[in-house]
Amino acid sequence: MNATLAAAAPTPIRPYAIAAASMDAHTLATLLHLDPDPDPVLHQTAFATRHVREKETLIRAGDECRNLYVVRSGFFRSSYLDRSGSIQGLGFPMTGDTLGADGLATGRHTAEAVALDCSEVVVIPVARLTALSRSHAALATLFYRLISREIVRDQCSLFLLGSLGAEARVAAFLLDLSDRFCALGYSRTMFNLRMTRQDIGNYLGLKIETVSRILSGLAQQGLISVHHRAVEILDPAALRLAVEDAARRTAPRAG
Amino acid sequence: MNATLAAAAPTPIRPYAIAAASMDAHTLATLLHLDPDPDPVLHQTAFATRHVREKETLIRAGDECRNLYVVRSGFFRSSYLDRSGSIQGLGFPMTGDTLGADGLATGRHTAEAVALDCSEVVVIPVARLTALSRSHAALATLFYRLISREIVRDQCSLFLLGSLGAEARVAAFLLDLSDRFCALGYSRTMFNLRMTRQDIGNYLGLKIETVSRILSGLAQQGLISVHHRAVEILDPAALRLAVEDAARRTAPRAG
DNA sequence: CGACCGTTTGATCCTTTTCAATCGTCGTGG
DNA sequence: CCACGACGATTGAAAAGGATCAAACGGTCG
Repeated sequence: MNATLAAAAPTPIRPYAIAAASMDAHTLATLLHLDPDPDPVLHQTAFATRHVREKETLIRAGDECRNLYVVRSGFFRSSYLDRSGSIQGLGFPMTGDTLGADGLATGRHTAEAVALDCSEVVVIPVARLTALSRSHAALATLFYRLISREIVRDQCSLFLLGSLGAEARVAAFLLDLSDRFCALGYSRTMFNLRMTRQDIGNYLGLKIETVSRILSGLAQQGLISVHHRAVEILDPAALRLAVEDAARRTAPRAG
Repeated sequence: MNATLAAAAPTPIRPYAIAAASMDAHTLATLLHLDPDPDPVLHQTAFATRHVREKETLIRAGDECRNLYVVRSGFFRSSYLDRSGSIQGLGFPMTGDTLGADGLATGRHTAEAVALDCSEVVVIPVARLTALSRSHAALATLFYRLISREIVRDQCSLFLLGSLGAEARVAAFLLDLSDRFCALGYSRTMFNLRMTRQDIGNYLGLKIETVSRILSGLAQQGLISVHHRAVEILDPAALRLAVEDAARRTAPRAG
């Protein structure tokens, strides 16, 4: 049990010791999993990086949009804030994900971003966004993809909330985390949740008790194992099946 | 009964008499409600337009992303298609809205767009997107805003689905339509729904019966009047209150 | 050790879905 | 011109799924 916990913690594997004060565009493209253009200018273009402490708010809703950020390391929680003060979780950006792209539309951010873990981000000033787009086509393409990716991510979340039941949402959430951790070189099957049950509930449109119950339920079915924030995925195929079955049963189908 | 309809029907010519075969960037910026940059180059840069017949699919999920589109006139339904065939409504783009921005991320569209009405769109080839960003900063800014707006829109929908009950979702949906019609110069209080109850349900994550029941309920409360697809908003303040009350009661609050 | 915070679990209530039947409208063909 | 059939919309009753209220548990930190 304790050994599990120790092994499951993903972050400590890569300390931020080597964190540079800046990052060139080529490395940035790699970080974003966007095939880096061979254009040598990408190596010459550098962006500053910034550290964000745990629980620190990097982007506040209503703030003027000065920068975009790409997560270099760490873990964030992104939320939409209604004028009435209601909150809706939007996602949990981690290494390679983008923050702040919502602010370009009006010049002010509508979503906030809070670090759930000691993190580091690459800072892309909006002014440089247009300036660099002008000077280097490869960078313009990079930026467009980076922003568009946010749309795809949100649309996928919309599918979760609109078409799936509670159990399927939680299952899909775990599988998504699993994939993303794996893509970063961590274990696909064992990891620690960085967010509270409340955060998960805000994101999935479920109450905290429901999240807890469903996690327990999945564990009882033998699909996962949960102890507090340590999760192990025991039967990924069955989890995937749970999501797809729910989609087939409850979601409206095309045709 | 309707002079507009009567006049449009017998004319086999293009219903939009003034419709040009192309549109300059300055006019496009105005269409998008983005303050047009005074840069004279915007007047010299033109984009082709294209007609889309009713029920025609402009963008198919999986298609290669060659163009972005800005709706010049008409009405669309945009949907996300899961691999398993499940469908999730994403929105109902109309004049001034953008289509296809999801495709920039990977080069393939993940969402489809179907015209619910005879429509016309401005075509922005992806190749020109980067080329023009390179030559004109004003256009780059325009494009970034245009794409970012899609993110804001989706995040707002996420709030609807994740935080509001069925009645509030329908109320918010009606108010949104009302605002958008008003912004286009149509009546804020009386309009025809172009989409079926099924389309509304797909978008709001509700079953068709629920949508119907809630519309009837709102009508019985005297907030709206519904007959088939003709909607009249009788008490916008009460509708708005219904949304905000629901947000306060059911949605998790910040703090 | 004790208090606090996040989590789990149980019982009950409320909302939404499901299943089923009916209605109304529009378009088609007799 | 009317009858018919198809499709979309409405309405009702029963069932399922989450939410709510309430209580207890388990780690963590002072």
